[in-house]
Amino acid sequence: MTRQRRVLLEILDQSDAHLDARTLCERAQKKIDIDRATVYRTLELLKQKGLIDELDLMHLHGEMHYFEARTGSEHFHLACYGCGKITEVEDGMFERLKKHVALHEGFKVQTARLEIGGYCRACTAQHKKKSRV
Amino acid sequence: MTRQRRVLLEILDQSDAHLDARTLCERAQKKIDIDRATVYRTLELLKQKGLIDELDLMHLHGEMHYFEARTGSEHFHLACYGCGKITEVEDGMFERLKKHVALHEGFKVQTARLEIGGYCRACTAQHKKKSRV
DNA sequence: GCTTACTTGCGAATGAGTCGCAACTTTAGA
DNA sequence: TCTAAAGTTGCGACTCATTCGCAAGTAAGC
Ligand SMILES: [Mn+2]
Ligand SMILES: [Mn+2]
Ligand SMILES: [Zn+2]
Ligand SMILES: [Zn+2]
Repeated sequence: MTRQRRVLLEILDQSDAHLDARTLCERAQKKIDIDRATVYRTLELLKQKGLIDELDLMHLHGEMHYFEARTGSEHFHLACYGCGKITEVEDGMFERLKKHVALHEGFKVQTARLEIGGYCRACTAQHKKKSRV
Repeated sequence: MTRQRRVLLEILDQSDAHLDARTLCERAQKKIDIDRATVYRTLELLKQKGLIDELDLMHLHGEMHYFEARTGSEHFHLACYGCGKITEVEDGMFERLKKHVALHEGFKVQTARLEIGGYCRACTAQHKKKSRV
């Protein structure tokens, strides 16, 4: 556990948002000297160790992926095409589905990613209002 | 509906595998003159229309995404880190979860992607055998 | 035939992520 | 404490999927 790795994990642990590699790198560089390549290498490492999760989030803001520290509680993500908001949802049904798959398909689950793209409540309401004009 | 678009949709409809943009382009070029850029533009269009789905598949074989025609039956994907195999799973629980989220969160679902990475039955068995040595 | 909107191919550009390598750091043993 | 091997880092060059600008091509309406 080097200084670089500790700082990166710290930032991920403390951030409640979903950070892409570049943003993570920028934040880390405010604290220590660290290179882009090291960030990518470390992210790969932390992922392997099961300490963080990589998210696609429907590539809502470009080509990059996002990262978040793995906490005890499992959740999945809703991405709004309208306002770009990401909502985290914790639902027992997701857990059950994962266990079901593991059992039924004989699949050893390492990571499970449920990502839903669409329109949040606010954006749907706004859209309805507009189309009524 | 131009010739280019028809051919691309045809290939996607007929293929049972998950095609990345480059492969799709190569296959289309065997039938007609078509450019990379047109493929990307058309994929975006077909996605918007809800005719195809874009998959991440844990970026198992590189940086690209994969595409598949949307059929009646909803399914999700298991990606094996060992052998690279992609398994499609159809499970009522997935449908129910989607409906539940739509209702409970007031979210208008456009696309839902459940992707699970881990080890398939065969790879898990092989791994156990190896570690017994 | 002329106007307009849409679509395409081409080549150049973008930008996230990777690689090779030499320098640096840590570890573990003599 | 010294030393050599193993692991990690920064740097710069590179890759390669995807996007963009633009001029030419196509389809449709009048
Ligand atoms: Mn992705
Ligand atoms: Mn599929
Ligand atoms: Zn929204
Ligand atoms: Zn496998």
